[in-house]
Amino acid sequence: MSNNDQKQDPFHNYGSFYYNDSSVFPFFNITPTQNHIQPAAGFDPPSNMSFTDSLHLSMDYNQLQGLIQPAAAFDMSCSSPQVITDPNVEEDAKLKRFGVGDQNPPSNPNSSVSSSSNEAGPDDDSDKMKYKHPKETGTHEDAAHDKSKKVNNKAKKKEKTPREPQFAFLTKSEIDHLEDGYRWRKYGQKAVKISPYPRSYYRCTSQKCKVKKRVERSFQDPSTVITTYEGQHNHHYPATFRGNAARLSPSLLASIASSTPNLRQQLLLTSLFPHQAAAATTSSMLSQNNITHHQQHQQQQELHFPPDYGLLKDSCGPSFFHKQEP
DNA sequence: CGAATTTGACCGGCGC
DNA sequence: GCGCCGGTCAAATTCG
Repeated sequence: MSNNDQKQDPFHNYGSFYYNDSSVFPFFNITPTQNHIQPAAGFDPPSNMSFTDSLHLSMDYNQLQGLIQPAAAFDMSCSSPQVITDPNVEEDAKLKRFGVGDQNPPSNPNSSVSSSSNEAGPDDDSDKMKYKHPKETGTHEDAAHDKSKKVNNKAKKKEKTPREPQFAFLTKSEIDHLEDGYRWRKYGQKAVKISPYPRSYYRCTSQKCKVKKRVERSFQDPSTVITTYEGQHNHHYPATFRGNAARLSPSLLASIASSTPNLRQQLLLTSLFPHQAAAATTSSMLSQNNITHHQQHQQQQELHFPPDYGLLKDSCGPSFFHKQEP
């Protein structure tokens, strides 16, 4: 690969990753008004099992990541997932397959959830201004001092903390910053060379949580938003997310509880993330239940899909890819 | 008025 | 060493 190629390659910073070119990443757009999903056809809404009892699932982002990753290996895709392991081949392949603006895949093994408390509440804002601390000083001299301090800090930082694992997701959306249940503080925006669309930088606002994400629009497919997560949350979802999860309909929860594990994961994702999850998830679910296309169509009518559902479905949805640590 | 975002400046890495 | 580029900082500005 030539240097020039590498320069143009938005992925060149990263090592190998798994790339599933058609599965849906179902994480985003938690829209309280749209989570009234009916149980999918083919499921017997049954019962008396509570959501939490039956699934043992907390509405935790990290755990959802655990769901998502195996999901890529399931039947969520229209075509077979690709596993690209040779960094050189991979980089070429990435550009050839789709020239998205930039990806920083990442990964995220299960993190240990620090607190057993369920109540993350409206996320602790206690650290809100943690990036402002140098500002405490006011004079120009101090400012100069701060500057040198900054340099020193950077020098310290230079002790190469290995880059956090990253995940990158493609999501069809007109909204750049997709809701994912966490609270983010934007700390920068940059024009990137290969794309006409700016890249935005966010940090998780939760205390001690070092998770970052970058958001940008694909220059090849402007309807696609590329979201790259870096690091692992060390806390639970803020209340907004939990509240949303809690509004799942009882019948749906029952359906989820009664389904097979794979199906359960997909149902859950569909329920929690109706916008993006719906397309591939239900498509996959339905195929598992030998439901015809006609029935699928009917099923779609029953679900409250977003207007662009058809687009999502036709294109097999946004892509999901998972990068492994080098 | 505090919180969140914007935006220009700065920094380090990298290629030449 | 220089210039380019992506990532981050932090003062200024906007928002609720």
